[in-house]
Amino acid sequence: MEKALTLTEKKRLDILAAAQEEFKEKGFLGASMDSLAKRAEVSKRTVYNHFPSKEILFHNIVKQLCDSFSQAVNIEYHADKPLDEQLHVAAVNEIRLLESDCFRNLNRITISECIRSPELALSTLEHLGQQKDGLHVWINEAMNDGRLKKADANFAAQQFLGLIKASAFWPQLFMNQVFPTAEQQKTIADDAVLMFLARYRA
Amino acid sequence: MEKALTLTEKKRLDILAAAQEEFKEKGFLGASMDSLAKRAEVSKRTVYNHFPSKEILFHNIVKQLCDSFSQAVNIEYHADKPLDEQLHVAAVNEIRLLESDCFRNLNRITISECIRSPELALSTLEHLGQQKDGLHVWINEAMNDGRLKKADANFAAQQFLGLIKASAFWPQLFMNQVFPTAEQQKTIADDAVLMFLARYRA
DNA sequence: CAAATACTACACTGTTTAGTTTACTTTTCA
DNA sequence: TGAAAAGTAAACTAAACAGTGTAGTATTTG
Repeated sequence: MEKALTLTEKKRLDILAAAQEEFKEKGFLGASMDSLAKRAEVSKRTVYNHFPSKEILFHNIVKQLCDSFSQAVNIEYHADKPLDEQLHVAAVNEIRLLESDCFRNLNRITISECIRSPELALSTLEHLGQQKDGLHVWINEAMNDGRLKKADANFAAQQFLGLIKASAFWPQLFMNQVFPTAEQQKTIADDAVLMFLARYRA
Repeated sequence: MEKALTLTEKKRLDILAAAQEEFKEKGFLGASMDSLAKRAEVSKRTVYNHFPSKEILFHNIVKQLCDSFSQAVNIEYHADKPLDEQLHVAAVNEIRLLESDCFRNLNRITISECIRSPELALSTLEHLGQQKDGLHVWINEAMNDGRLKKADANFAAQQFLGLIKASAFWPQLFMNQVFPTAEQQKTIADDAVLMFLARYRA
């Protein structure tokens, strides 16, 4: 019973997949419902039977991509493990997230719209924000545990992620640079940890 | 003889100013030549007499904004001055640049287009790149001078800027957060210097 | 099997838009 | 001052596009 997909369900998925491609390539304004329907090999009318408007379809795509982040980048604080080891795991997880197709697609689709639509920016962040900010909690606990210098945990988390994204996110998104190799990723992670602990280790 | 602007020159400037606003608010696709002409208080035909197409007008705007960065963020290495002092100047200059209207406008206008137009990304970077990367030179000299640990100077510069932009650029661009106050700016600069030197000071 | 549901092609509306044409007025400058 | 250059309003073309209506075909399901 693996392919118990009714035709309607299959069409719906085809439309969502095609729409994701279309929006990714052309942005919201540039995307065309006709082109999108052809891409999905579906009648344009069917698209509108599933999604009443372009905007609603767009929001469904964003929602779908947000939802695909079940694997949170949460990190649990362990008082008995070395800080660098734990931080390194966080860095590697973050890099893996930045590299993942779904995350890159989400950003390619939403980020340019976010500049001109604060509501989209907010709702996306909110939808994502539930699980996103595990790191500042970890930092906070390590500070309270006396193993990191007391400071603003949110700011520190922002710095840590900034170190990583400066090499493994922004240049790829805007200058379509290639993603760092495994070796480069290791350098980025190692160095972020090194720098962070050089500054914050108690 | 201060207002020796011929009418044609004045119209041209009006058009450029209006176009900058229009593109900034609506992006390339969203901008309308009719709306833009009204904004400039100029006949649509006049717009086309000055700029043969929307695309050419757009590129003129980008060029104009790029050219307005005569004040490079260059930093000269001084062997006899403290590193933290010199770096702090660099950080403050960078933050001032990130805060400046022309830089923010440039980014608001170009960045979302860069995602879908590698050529624009490249040409803009190139146009800007001449003066942009003074920092890695400074770092390199300080490393050769034995005052910083030997490492990849470009990577280190990227880290330093990443620390700053994580707080004073990306959140403002995409989540339209307010720009840090003078006090916050000082924290950001101080902390970037602190963290950088904690990691790289020889 | 039959009724309901969904899909399809295609024509259509109404709007927006980049860019042009025209006939006329204003500014420039030799 | 008068011809050339530049500006103007307004109507226009041609294309694209979001979204709808229709009539007929395929699929689902009780």
